[in-house]
Amino acid sequence: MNRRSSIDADGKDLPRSIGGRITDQLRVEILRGDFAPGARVSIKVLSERFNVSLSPLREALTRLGSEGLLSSDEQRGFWIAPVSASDHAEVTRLRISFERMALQEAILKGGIEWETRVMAALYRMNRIDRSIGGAEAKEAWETAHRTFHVELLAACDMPLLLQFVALLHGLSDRYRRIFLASNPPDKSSALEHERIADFAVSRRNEEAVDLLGKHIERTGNAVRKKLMATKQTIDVSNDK
Amino acid sequence: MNRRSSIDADGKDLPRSIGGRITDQLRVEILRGDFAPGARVSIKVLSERFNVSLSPLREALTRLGSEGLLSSDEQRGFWIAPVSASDHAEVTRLRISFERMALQEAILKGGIEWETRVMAALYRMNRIDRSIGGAEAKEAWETAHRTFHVELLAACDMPLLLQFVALLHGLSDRYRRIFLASNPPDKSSALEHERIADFAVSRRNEEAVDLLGKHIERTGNAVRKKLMATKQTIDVSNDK
DNA sequence: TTATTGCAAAAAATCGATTTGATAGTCAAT
DNA sequence: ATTGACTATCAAATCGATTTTTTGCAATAA
Repeated sequence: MNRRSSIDADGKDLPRSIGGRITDQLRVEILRGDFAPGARVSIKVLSERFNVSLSPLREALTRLGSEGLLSSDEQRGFWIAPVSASDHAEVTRLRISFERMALQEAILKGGIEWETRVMAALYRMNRIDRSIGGAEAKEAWETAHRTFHVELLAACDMPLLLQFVALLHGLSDRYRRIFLASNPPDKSSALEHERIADFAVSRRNEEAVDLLGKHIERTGNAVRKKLMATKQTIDVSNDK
Repeated sequence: MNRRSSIDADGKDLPRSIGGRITDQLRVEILRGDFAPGARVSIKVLSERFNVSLSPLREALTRLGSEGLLSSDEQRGFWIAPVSASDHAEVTRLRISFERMALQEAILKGGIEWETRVMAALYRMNRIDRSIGGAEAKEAWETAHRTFHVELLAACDMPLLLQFVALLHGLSDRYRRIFLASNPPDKSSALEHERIADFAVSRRNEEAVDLLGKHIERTGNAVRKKLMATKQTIDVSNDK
């Protein structure tokens, strides 16, 4: 084991190549809502900003394109993926279907190890109060929240499904962060997380799965309301 | 409309950039089974073979990586995605779930346009006898087969879901072509295609969806049998 | 005015060279 | 013989320059 990668808390290798680092960095920024949907992404501008050459940058953009965070046309470059009510509806619907399937499996296959990690992730997330504190508290909560959802499904032992779930989760998060940014933290959401975790570890499959579905749907509806309201005012620029 | 791209029969733009062309070319070759699962992919060798430089080639490999056709580690390059019984099982299971959902929707939303295209694709596929003729007849059937499955679900109006379905279909096809290459064309499969199409256009939702599921499962089982048998002999090289 | 063509500027895509990192093989020390 | 450090070699990753394509603008014709 003479890999020179830095290792994070979970023991997973962190990307060390420029391409990998930039991919991660840009992903965070897009999900955070730093770029307007539909906005052109200039390769040269970014390469100057990050002080890297075109090749690793193009690779990063290609990857983010595959994740649905960017759109692209050949010879015409990349732009931030547009937002739309129909896209959001599909993301939400697929999340419900996929995550239900994954949770069902995770409950069947998970053991004490899994239970422990779920409860740990739940605790960590609840420990962070994102209503006080600045941007970094917010980021910390986002990370903990993502980790909770990941750990909840991790035991399902279906790597492809988890990959799809992660991708959809990213897309979904972007909508939530864009349109619910101004809203206060959601109390009932916190409660739902607790109950989902409880149902899951006590193997009450149906209740866990149903509540997870409801949880996704409820958040989705809140976003949809805002999205519809916003749509009237600022119609999102959509090149295509 | 001063796009200089060539246009195919369906009016869609074909990729003209080197990166795009190479991506498509390599995808075909991998799905066709030209490379052994687990085989190292040398960037330099490929760049010499295609007479292109590293940049567009790396981009192509990155894309195919996102599609699950290649695996990669940073600083250690790319290799053809390994095959395994568990991976194949997951692909099959997800295909059943996703394609059922898509077909259900397509039947609800599709109109005469859709019906026509489905029946047309069915006809074209049946018109090709892949038991006679050489490799190009085989390729033609593969294309027609893929087109049939695409048209069948196209009306569902869920672009993300269709993207996932296409990805899984690619992975699934690879298994079929690797492990069922020696088998004679499957008679009952042809019959199933007919019946699925009939059920679909006559809006017999449940029957159509169930049969599609069975169709995928049956083909999957045939592959699984071969895969298990082969596993004993040639244990697949798996770097990781 | 509206449409069309030609041209210059800008941006995307690609190239070939260079740098950085991984790996296998050798040799010395235990 | 086995381990560990060192080095030569090979491959991946990155760079900066060059080529190709798109795009915005202006001039001209309908």
